[in-house]
Order: sequence, then structure tokens, then C-alpha cells
Amino acid sequence: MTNSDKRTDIIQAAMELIAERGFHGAPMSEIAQKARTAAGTIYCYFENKDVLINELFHEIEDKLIEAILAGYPEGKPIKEQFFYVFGKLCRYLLTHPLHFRYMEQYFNSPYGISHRRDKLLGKNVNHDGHDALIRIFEEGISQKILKDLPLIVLASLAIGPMLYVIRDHTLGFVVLDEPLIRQITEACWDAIKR
Amino acid sequence: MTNSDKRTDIIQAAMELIAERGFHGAPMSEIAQKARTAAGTIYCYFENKDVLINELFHEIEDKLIEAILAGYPEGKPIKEQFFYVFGKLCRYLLTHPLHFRYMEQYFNSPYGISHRRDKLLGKNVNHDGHDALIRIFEEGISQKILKDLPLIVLASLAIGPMLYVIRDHTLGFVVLDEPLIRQITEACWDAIKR
DNA sequence: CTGTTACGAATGAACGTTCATTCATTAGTA
DNA sequence: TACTAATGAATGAACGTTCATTCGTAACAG
Repeated sequence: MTNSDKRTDIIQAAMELIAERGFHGAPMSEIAQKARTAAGTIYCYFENKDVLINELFHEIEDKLIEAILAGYPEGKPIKEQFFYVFGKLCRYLLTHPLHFRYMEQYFNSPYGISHRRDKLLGKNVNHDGHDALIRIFEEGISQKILKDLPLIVLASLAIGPMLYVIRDHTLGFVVLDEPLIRQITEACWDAIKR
Repeated sequence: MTNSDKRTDIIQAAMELIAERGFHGAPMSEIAQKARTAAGTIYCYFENKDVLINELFHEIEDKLIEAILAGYPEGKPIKEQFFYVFGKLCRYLLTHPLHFRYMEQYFNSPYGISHRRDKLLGKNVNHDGHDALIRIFEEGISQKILKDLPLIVLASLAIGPMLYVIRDHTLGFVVLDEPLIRQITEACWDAIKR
């Protein structure tokens, strides 16, 4: 067993537990137990629980960005770009319910709020999935294809419903199949297009 | 000082503290302190913290339903009904940021999940704001005015964006004035209409 | 090859803190 | 006086974190 195995075990255990029960329902002792390690061992890899939580988030973010940027239809019409990003995002979250649940926990917590604040204030300058959507919106507005609304409002109109629907899917309240995803994508496009 | 005064004080204090800091950031001791009472006194009025939390939720729910049902344009066209409910809901949440924040905390917690599950499984039969929207959607679908999508999806399309935008407003990321609310309402209508 | 030493990852009992809840006591009222 | 409401110190469970110790392994010496 190499070093990174233990780290991976801890990440996996923490992700599952937190996604399932939230930050406060996932004590370090239980994370350790699930990772078949000792409580203290976690602190060999992560300074404290906060660091672990943020590390987990970045783990997911990286994979999400990778998924979105692979095969991105650069230069194609705005509508096509939007459908592409929306679909990729949706399908990624549906096939990684653990990641989705974790992200939900994260964004509905002080961790996520400050992350969002930093992002909106431009405190980081990486090209990621979020940027992709923002660029689509800016381009769409200047081409008079999209409604002239604040970017943050367009973002809420475009992906707010998707997140709610995916949550309902993971909770078993609705079944999201391909045709339905398509219809929802179109509905969101209707919301933001002129 | 009458009985209900103390109860009101406790409710107010708990609401403020929980809305601001979440359930885990609002210890009973601090709620008591803020309500100018002793920790033990809370237990004269509420069996335990869970009961207090659910009581708080129903407190808000009642006022919200009251606000929506007052002046409801019964019998008017679907679109008008939708604009009415949407506007009322939006304005209520904007003028009661404490209630909004509390509801957010509630719905993004196990309390809210089970509440939602009960509702969707029809475990309660009251006529409230939620029902109002559902009735609008059912009527709109049968009149071929709205897209033929599952009710739960229509609900996400209609109010998902609003909740996100209101959150961004309370966090100071965007300013929601009347014209902008109007535009967002129309965008959400575009999303659900055929 | 064998025996010894050094290293550091892993351990888990223990610590200090925080919290919800209890209950013996007190204050207030009729 | 008799009864209820209010109190807040006390309780014990749960948690994140620490640290003295263990133990497998790698490096080295003979």
C-alpha cells in the first residue's frame, strides 16, 4: 500500500459520509473508521477538518472542469455552446451523485459562501466551467441573443432549475432521462434567450 | 409580561441566530441569552431543539401562505395567477430576509428534506402557497398554456432561479429592484410557457 | 547475508471544549 | 400560603484535535 492509498481512502470515506449526512453528521472519528484508519492518521494528510473539506471540494471541481472542457465546441454558436455545457454539467452530476451531494453541502455552508464571494470579487483567475458559462453569457448578450440581465441573474436562470431537478432526482422524486433533460435544457434556454 | 411574550422573544431570538449562523451555530444557551431568558426556560415552551426548529418553520410558513392567499386573483388567467404568486413570494422573501435565510437553512437540512418528502407523498392536505402553484401548473398544462412537464420540474423552473437570485441579493451580489424582479418573472414564465 | 539503527507513518487513548438537556431551587403571583 | 414560571449550575455525551508510543521498513555496518 502506497502513501496515496491512505489519502485516497480518507477522501473517499469523507466524501461519502459528508455527502450523505452533512459536515456535522460526519465526525472525524467516523471518517477514520470508514477509511479503515485511525483518527490521528487523517491529520497526517490534512491539517484539520476545514482543510479536508476544502480539499474535497477542489478534488470535485477539478474533475468537473475537466469534463466540461473536454470536447468544448469552441467558436460554435452560442446556443450550441450553452447546450453543450448544460448537458455536460447535468450528465456529470447525474453520474456522480456523491459529487453532487457534496457540492450541495458545500455551497449551502459558510465554506461555499466565502468561495462564491471570492469568485465574484475576482479573487482567482482560473479558466474553469464557471468561466465558460460566464463567457457564453457575455458573448450572448453582446450578440443580442440573450436577455440583457446581470450575469449572475442569467446564471441563476440557467442552472438554478437544473440543480433543483437533479436534487429531486437523487432523492427519487423524479426520474431524469435523456428526453427530460433535453426538455429542461430547452426550457432554461427559453428563460435566458431574448 | 405574559406567557406569550417570553415565547415570542425566544422565537425571535432563535430565528435571528439560526438565520444568521445556521442550526449548529445557534446553541440553546446563546438563543436564551439573546431572548433575555435562561437556558432552561426555553424547555418550558419547546420540548427540545428539534421541536423549536420545526415550530419556527411553521411560524414562517403560515405568514407566507397568508401573504400569498390575500388578494389572490381567483379565476383570472393562468398567466396572471402565476405573476401574482411569483411576485408576492418574491416580495415577501425580500422584505423578510430573516425568514428567507431561515427557510434556506431549513430546506438544506434533514428537516427540510423529510418535510419535502412528506409533502410530495401527500402526507398533509392543507391548502397553502405550494398548492397554489401546483394548481396553477395543473391548470396551465391542461389548457396547453404550459409545457407538459412533471409538476416538480415546472416548480423548479419557476421558482428555482428566484430563490438563487434572492440569495444573491441578501448576500449583496446583486440588487433586486422592481424592474429586475419583473424581468426575472418574465424569464421564468418564458421557461415554463409553451 | 545478518544484525542493528533510524525513520516516520500510523495509532488510539486522552484532552479540552462545546452543546443540549435536566432539575433542584428561587422568584413571582393570586 | 400554594402554585406556577423561571432560573442557571450541573450533567454527560459528542466532537475535533493532540501526542506519546508502536511498528514495519529502509539504510547501513560488519
